[in-house]
Amino acid sequence: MFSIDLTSRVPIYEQICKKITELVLNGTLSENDQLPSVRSFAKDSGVNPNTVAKAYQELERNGIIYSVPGRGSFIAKQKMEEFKNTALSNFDNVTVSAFDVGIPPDDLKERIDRIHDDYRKGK
Amino acid sequence: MFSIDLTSRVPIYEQICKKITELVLNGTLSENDQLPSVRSFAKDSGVNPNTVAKAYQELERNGIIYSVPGRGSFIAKQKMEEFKNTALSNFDNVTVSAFDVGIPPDDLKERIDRIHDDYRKGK
DNA sequence: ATAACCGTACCACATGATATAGTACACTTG
DNA sequence: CAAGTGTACTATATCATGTGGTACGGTTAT
Repeated sequence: MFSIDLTSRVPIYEQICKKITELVLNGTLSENDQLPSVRSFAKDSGVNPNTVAKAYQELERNGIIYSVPGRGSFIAKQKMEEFKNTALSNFDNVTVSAFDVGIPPDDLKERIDRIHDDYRKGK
Repeated sequence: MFSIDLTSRVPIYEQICKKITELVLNGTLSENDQLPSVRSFAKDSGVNPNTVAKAYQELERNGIIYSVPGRGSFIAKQKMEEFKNTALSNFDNVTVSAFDVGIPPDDLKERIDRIHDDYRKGK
C-alpha cells in the first residue's frame, strides 16, 4: 500500500509524508482512518521504526494526522483551505516559468482541459 | 547580480544553478555571454571557489553553459524544446494536484489570465 | 617570455541530515 | 497481565555539502 524507494535520493521519511499526503488529498484516506503502526509500517516496508516515527511526527506537525500514544496514528480533519493555497501557489510558480520559456497562455488553458478529461476518466 | 542565501537549507551550488538558469530563461543572459570566473564569483558572494565550480559543472552538464579552461564560462546555445518540456511537465503535475484538492479547471484558467497580465506588466 | 587569470582536479577536514540499531517508558486495549 | 501503541533517548555509520589548500595546464594581455 505504501511503496517506498529505498535507493532514492529523496529521504525515506519524506517519501512517506508525501505518499500519505497524496492518499489524503485524493480521498483514499479519510478523517479518523487509522494508519499502520510505526512498527508494522517499518517491518512491511523494510525501514527502521524510527524513520517511520519521524515521518508521522512530521505529518502531525503539518496537521495531516494525529497520534495518540497507546492507540495509534489517525488521519486528522483536514483544513482544505491550506491545501488549496499551497496548490495555487505552486500553480502560479510553474505558470510563470512556462511564460518564461515562451509558452502562451492559450496553450496552458488547452492543457488544463485535456488534463481535466484524463483526470475524470482516471477516477 | 547573483544573490545567494548562505543560511538557506538549499545547497549553495543549487542556488547558483537555479539563479543562472532563471537569468537565461528570462533573457537577462544570452548565448555566449560570459559568466563571472569561479574565483571572482566566489569572492563576491562569499562562498568557496570549489562551490562555484561545482555549480558551473552542473550547469555545463545540463547544457546551460559551456566552460573553456583558460578562457572562462559562457552561456550556451539553448535548446528551448527541453525547457518547454520540463515546464509543461511541471505544469501538468501541479494541475493534477490542484484537481486533487478540489479546485475547478475554470479557476485555474482565470488564474492564468491574471498571471499573464501581471507578467506583461512586470516586463 | 612573463604575469595574471582561467577552468579543473585533487586532497583533507568539518558539519549536518539521514538512517539504522537498540533500549526504555508510559499508555491503551483485550 | 500481555500485547501493541507512540515516544524518547543514545550510539553509530554513511553521505552530501561546504570550506581550505594546493597544483596543473590553457589563455590572454603586457
